[in-house]
Amino acid sequence: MHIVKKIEQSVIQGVQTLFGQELDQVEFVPTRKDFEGDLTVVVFSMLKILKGKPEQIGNQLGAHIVAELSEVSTFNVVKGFLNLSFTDTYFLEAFQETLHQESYGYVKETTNEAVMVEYSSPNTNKPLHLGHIRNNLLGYSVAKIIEASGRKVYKTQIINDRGIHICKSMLAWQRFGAGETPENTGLKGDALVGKYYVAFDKAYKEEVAQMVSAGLPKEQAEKEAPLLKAAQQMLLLWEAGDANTVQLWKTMNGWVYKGFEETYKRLGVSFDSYYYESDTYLLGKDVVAKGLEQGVFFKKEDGSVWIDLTEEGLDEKIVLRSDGTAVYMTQDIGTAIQRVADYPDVNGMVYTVGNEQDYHFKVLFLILKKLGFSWAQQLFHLSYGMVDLPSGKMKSREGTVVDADDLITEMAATAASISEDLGKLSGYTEEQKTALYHTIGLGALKYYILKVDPKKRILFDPKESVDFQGNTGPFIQYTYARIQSILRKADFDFSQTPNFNDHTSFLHEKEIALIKQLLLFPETIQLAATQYSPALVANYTYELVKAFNSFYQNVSILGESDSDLKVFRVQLSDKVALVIKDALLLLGIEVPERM
RNA sequence: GGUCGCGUAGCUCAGCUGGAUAGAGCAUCUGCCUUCUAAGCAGACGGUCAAAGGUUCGAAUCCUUUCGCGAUCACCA
Repeated sequence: MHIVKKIEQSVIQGVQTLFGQELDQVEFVPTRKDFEGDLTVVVFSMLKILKGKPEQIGNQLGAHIVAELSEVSTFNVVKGFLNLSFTDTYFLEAFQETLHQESYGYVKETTNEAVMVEYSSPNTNKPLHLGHIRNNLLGYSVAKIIEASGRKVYKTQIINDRGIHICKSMLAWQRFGAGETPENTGLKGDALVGKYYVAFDKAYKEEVAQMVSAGLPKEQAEKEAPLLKAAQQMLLLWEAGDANTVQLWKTMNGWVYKGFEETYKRLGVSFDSYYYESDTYLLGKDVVAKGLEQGVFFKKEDGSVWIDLTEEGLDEKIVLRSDGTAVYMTQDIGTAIQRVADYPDVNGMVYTVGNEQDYHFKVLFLILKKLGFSWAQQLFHLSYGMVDLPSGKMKSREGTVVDADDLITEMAATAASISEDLGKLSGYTEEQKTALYHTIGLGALKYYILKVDPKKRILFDPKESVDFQGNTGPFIQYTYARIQSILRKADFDFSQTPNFNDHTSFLHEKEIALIKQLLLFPETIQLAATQYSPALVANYTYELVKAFNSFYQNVSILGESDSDLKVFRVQLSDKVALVIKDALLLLGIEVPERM
């Protein structure tokens, strides 16, 4: 039985025998740093049931617990706080037990229920940018965290491969660059298509400017510019299935997908399935029809279909246009249902989408619940804040974006220059160096983005490129690499168990502190899974790494002659390394063996 | 204007279901490399937790109001 559970029972029993009262819950709190103890029982909250001074009650309960449980060595009471100290023997034994667990915070038993995590979901008219990076990193990490909590995960995305924006790129390519391909220009496919999206916008603005100077009102010019008309015409052709248009659309989207795959690969993210809007944009209409019969939706005079959410504090929302075509909401309803049909074990979905769509998902989830789907109870919008630049908002049409590929390259370059200054990589081949720079640079980027609460917006300054000191990815990677170095140099039998006769005289206080950290860590992953929060994993990992570094600096690991102590310290280091590795993998960060 | 989110050190951020005296990193200063990787360690400096009320034995955390920033309120996606 877990020690906390044991103490809880002991407290309840103590209250029973000492005061003759029934206590149904015990409140625990970690012991404050400057006080002696490992776990604190809050006596204040018992005062509702018990009468008396909190100090006195605490003292009586403390004595009861120490007498009953051998794991608890001493206690002290400060005001209404009962601080309990555990014996070193307990910690050492608990640590030895965890040594043989394969993976730390991971839950072994898996349920039959799977979770679908949607992330990335780009448009196909331009390359991925910094905002997508946050999305991808969050989605991928949350998928890993949910997996670690024992559930099966399907990673997926919905690619917005149709619409006026793609037509704009297609049109501009026909007009200004027909014949250009990724092969003959050497450009990545997504970059090439993006180039023409920008070209379209530029030409369109020129047209509008000309029309305005010819005397047209700006608003009218914006609507009637020939280029825009041509793009709209193209969309109509696409929808009608025009062979040439569809062919061009397929070709250009193909270039983009190839480019995206490259970026995903560099980012280290992956997907189990892909959904395309060109397949799903007609979905959901039959569901709306059924919902209409059930009375979930209602029809207005013009034929459009709505849902009334005023009772839920929201307003009315359209689900089908008056001409009978689907809107975004219709499509999302259909796609969700389609996914459960494709993957029947799915019970729950996570949508990684920016917080500008908070309202949309609130409505979507409500609709799905009202339609009566059982899995609609397990929907979560992983909402995240914008990534802003010091210069302001990113706008892809105006070219004020931080391109994902460029950023990854820059991060690796920064890692390279810092590493070269430090001069630690002498025996490395160029290939090994390049791979390592990528690992470190990306580690910095990923950690920097994931350690902040998803809800908050991030101000990203590319000039002051990401730090490598303190609470950063490279610092954590570095600590891991250092431990590997220790393990390479330590030659001893890993299976032996150190035998301490008098533990306390052997152990450094930092070692015990570290063991305590390790024993606390696994629950963090559980917590992170329930809250969909990589930030939680990141910040706890940093605390552990900091604790290890402090220990490492103050304790000689290999120099001591006493073999028990040496074995113990190397085991401790090894365990720390495993936890760091697990945590970094949950964040999608690579773990270098040396650096 | 309605709704939602955010506001913690000069900067970037932690702070788990309310707990004791508010936590890191960067920056600025002090010490540590002939001993396992100094991308490190030890320390100093730095706070009216946006403001005011309220609930409670106890509030950065919960409630109300105000201020500031952002998002959203389309037969767009």
